[in-house]
Amino acid sequence: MTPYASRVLDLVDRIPRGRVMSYGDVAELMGEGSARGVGSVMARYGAETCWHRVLMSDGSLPPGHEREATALLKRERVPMRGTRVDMPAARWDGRGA
DNA sequence: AAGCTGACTCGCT
DNA sequence: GAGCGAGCCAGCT
Repeated sequence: MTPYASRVLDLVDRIPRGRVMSYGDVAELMGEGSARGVGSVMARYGAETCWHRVLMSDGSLPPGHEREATALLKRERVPMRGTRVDMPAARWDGRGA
């Protein structure tokens, strides 16, 4: 576990139920790193947090976890458009945590 | 220290 | 709308 990974997981933990953020959004709100960096952290430590609330900027789900993510997201009433999340509606901007 | 890899993104075809 | 190339950056060899 690296310090950077801790900060990423810390922010992901604050994403409200029913909302989502893209990898790039997480990096931007954190003010450090980039989408790839966040993706690496999720790949290694995602199991310890609400990994399903972090996905691609176009709303598509994390590769290899489409089925499970869809189930969890629907359970949280996250707005979806087919197989993808409706980003304009579900995206969390970090305000009102 | 240099090189490779990958749960990323964006612009162009 | 799908495919491709280039830029991105943390972690591991």
